Amino acid sequence: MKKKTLHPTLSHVAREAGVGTTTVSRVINGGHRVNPETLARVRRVIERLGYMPNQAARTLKGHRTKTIGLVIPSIADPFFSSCAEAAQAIARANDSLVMLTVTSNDPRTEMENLDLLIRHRTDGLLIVPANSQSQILRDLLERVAVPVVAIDRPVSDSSIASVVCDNFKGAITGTQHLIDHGYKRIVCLTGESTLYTIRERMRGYRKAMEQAKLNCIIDSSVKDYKSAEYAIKSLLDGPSPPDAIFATKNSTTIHAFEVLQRLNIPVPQSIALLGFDDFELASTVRPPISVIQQPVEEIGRRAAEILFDQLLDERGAASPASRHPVQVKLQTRLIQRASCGCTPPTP
Amino acid sequence: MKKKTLHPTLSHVAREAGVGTTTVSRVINGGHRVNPETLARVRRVIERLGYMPNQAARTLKGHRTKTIGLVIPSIADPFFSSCAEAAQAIARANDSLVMLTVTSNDPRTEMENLDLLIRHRTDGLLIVPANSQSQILRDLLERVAVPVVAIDRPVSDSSIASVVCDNFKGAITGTQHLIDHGYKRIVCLTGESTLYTIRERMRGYRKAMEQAKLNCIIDSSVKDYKSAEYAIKSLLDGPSPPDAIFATKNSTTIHAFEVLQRLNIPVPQSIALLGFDDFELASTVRPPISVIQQPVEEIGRRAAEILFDQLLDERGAASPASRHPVQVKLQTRLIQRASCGCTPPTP
DNA sequence: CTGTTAGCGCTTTCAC
DNA sequence: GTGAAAGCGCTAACAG
Repeated sequence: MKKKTLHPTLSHVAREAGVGTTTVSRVINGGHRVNPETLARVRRVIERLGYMPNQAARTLKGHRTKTIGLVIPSIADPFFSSCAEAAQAIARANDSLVMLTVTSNDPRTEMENLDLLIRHRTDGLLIVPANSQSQILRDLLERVAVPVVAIDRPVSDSSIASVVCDNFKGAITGTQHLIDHGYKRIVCLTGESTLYTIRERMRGYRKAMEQAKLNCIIDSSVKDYKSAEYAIKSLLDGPSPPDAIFATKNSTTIHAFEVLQRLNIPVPQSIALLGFDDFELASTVRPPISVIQQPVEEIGRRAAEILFDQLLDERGAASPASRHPVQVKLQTRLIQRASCGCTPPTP
Repeated sequence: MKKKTLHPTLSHVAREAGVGTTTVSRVINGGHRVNPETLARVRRVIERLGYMPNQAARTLKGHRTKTIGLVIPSIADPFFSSCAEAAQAIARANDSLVMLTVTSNDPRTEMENLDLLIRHRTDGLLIVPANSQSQILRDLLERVAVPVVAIDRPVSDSSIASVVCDNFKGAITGTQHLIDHGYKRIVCLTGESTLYTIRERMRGYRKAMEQAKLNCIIDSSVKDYKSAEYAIKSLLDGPSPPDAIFATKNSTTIHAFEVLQRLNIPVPQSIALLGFDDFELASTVRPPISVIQQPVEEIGRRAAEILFDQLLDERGAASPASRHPVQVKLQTRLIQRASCGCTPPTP
């Protein structure tokens, strides 16, 4: 019942087993070059005492902490939670723990988190930068003594490794698809236009529209249901109402859909809808919503893999400088459902 | 461009500043009892060198690691990711980092994770036990030298603090609501019936049905869309098809809904649906789905708060044993939407 | 107010 | 095959 207040230490074990600390150390590190009998005896004592090596002490001897830091905007967001899940899986496969921190996309919080993580001497850092352009962030990241991999958004003008989606091309594909359907007045609905991903998607939208010689209509006021409702109503009541919506992110797509549904505006008959980023019930709602899908899980996985690669050959490699900066760009996929006007086979 | 390979240490700072290590230590710990001039000078050196205290060394001196361990079944699951988000917020408010691990509800993985966390000497543990009854888990947790709080599922027959929902009462409320609507043949759809939460919900369902003198119909074969389809079709084609479905968890509710929709079975006209646990688009799909809602965010928050409370008065309190074990049970709420037969006002 | 000193628990030469 | 001893970076007496 009573909890042990103190953890037994390596020297406790050594004393109990009647051996030196060196031997115990060898035992807990694989038991090589130890007499089989001694080994068995020591192991028994370890078991009996419930001894567990103190990671802090190991770390202090100049070794790895066996932890990596993960800095993301939010965990509640399914996109980032999937990244996190993948990253932690890779970490565990590498016998490491993930230190989780969230920034809410606030640069100040982000710096605080990084500071804390660095104090804890994480072996590496996985980060979704709140602001791709931030000078201070870039400086900190380049000066840090550990490998860093940026996720979802690159760190501009730096050699920091990154794994991002081709948001630009994805947005072109989506917008083009709407254009191919014959829509002429395609509005781009968006919010938080300071984020790298959103800006890239808007850029893609513009590119596709210009190429088709259509007018860009951009409304970047959508933050929640209320603002989406206001935006869509205004657009619809305007002089030349849009015939299609390209939503630049998950939540915007959902809000737009809810508004249209509430207003009893038939989709895609009166207005079509296509969103960037897939979501759980996109194929379940009526009509099913067409989207540009990102390889969410792959983003987190690849990023973590790259990080551990760097960690691995930092240890052995004679050429730590020879590694080119890794800049992975993952492709998106157009998922044709019904909201854009397509009539996909019932899956 | 070149990364500093080594972190400067406290004694580097001391030498540079021409003071002793004690002084530097005092400075980084608040700067009390230090001559203002000395303090300023030391701070300047710290700044210049980019010095950051090594947490491992502090830990070794017997101090807190300023980390807590979080052990959850999955991060991709919105329920747990919300808990995690709340927990990490509380941790950050207490200047601590969260070590994230996921178990996939596998007891073996769970033990491995705990082992790793204990090696890292986290100050406390937040855990969603894969198996509430596990003897070994209980033993480990009671023997561990740090506070533990169980989330979502208690650890049976132990004094371990926990924050869970009143799943039993919630299920009674939900089932009773269906009964009040006049449904007679209410089927309970479920899967993974080994989990504490699911079992409690099934118990609640049974209780309500028995009280109303109705026959229990339980199908616990639902794991995915396929199995849901098979289960529902079988039920519907049976001798006395159900007129209502009580789904014991999020994903089961969704799968059931998808099946009914695919089969063009009108809800709630032909069959009503009510699920346990709310989800993002529950009010957006048609018909909107009635659910028993859990205070998800509160669960994570309360658990973390309790953990840090214990941490706090472990430090000061003369009566560490006087603390009663905390067993919080949070109440659920019935959210009446349309799928159960209600006609809620358009929100 | 400030410096000296002794470890915290572990790994790692270097002898035996 | 095994042990003694020297630290890793930091804090906390204990003297000045």
